[in-house]
Amino acid sequence: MNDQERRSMPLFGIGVVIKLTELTARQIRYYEKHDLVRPGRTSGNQRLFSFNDVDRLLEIKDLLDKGLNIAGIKLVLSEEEQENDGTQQKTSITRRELKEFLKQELHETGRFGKTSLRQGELSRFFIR
Amino acid sequence: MNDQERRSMPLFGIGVVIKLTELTARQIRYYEKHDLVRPGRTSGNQRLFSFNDVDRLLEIKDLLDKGLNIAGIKLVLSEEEQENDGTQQKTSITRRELKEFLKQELHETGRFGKTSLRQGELSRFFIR
DNA sequence: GACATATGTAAGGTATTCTGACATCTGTTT
DNA sequence: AAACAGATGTCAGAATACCTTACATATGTC
Repeated sequence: MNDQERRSMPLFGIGVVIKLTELTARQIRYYEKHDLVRPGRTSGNQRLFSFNDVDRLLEIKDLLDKGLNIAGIKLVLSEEEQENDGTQQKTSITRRELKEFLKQELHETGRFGKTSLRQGELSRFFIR
Repeated sequence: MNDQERRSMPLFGIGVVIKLTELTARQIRYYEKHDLVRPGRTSGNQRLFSFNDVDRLLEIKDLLDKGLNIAGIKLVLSEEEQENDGTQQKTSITRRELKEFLKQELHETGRFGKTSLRQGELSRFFIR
């Protein structure tokens, strides 16, 4: 079992995740519906979140605070996934287009650009 | 939050712990009753296990395989806690007394002495 | 055989989570 | 202003998970 597998092991119930992230169950499920996170499930259909999932939720929360909407967050997250691939291929949307989009979508403009936290909030906390 | 705090955060439901340790719910609760683990609880009284708890359960499982009974395991675990204290004081039971006891208590004698795994099974896996 | 230890299993109850629907709030568009 | 879309709150009913207690069983000990 490698690092990536560890990080994506379904371990946490939604109750714990709510406490860890300070998001509501409603929010978490909403983000899942919009495909921002993909928690696993127990055999009885209860959600089980991995470190990666919690990290994502924390990042989502941060981007929300920065004023992004779901569409913008989805783009940012997918961008990051591309980056993490290592495959330095042309992404489906260019960085310029993304910035353009974000600028347009931002409710509060101006205080963007200083992305203080990136990925790994929780797992970096535990898995070092 | 330091390492020890991380390791003792109540995070896992019993369902996950059952899968991680391959112990039954009955066993886990029995060990708790005999004070070998002390999981936290949700506000609604559901058990929540920490990395430390899971580590302990894995060690308990290992000691069981080695033929120890609950009493013996309790002694071993309390011995280890003493060691981990760092405080090099005379423990309530001496190492010699413990060995004596274990020798007596062991169902299967002979193949003891080579404690292959110590503490940290799970948390070492995650928290490195 | 009587007993203690360790675990299985079942029952009845509580807690947690699930989905779906409707309500609300806040910007955006017309 | 009214209508609209996005995001979240809230509620209801159902399903899943977990709790404790009690009784059953297997195995080794006296």
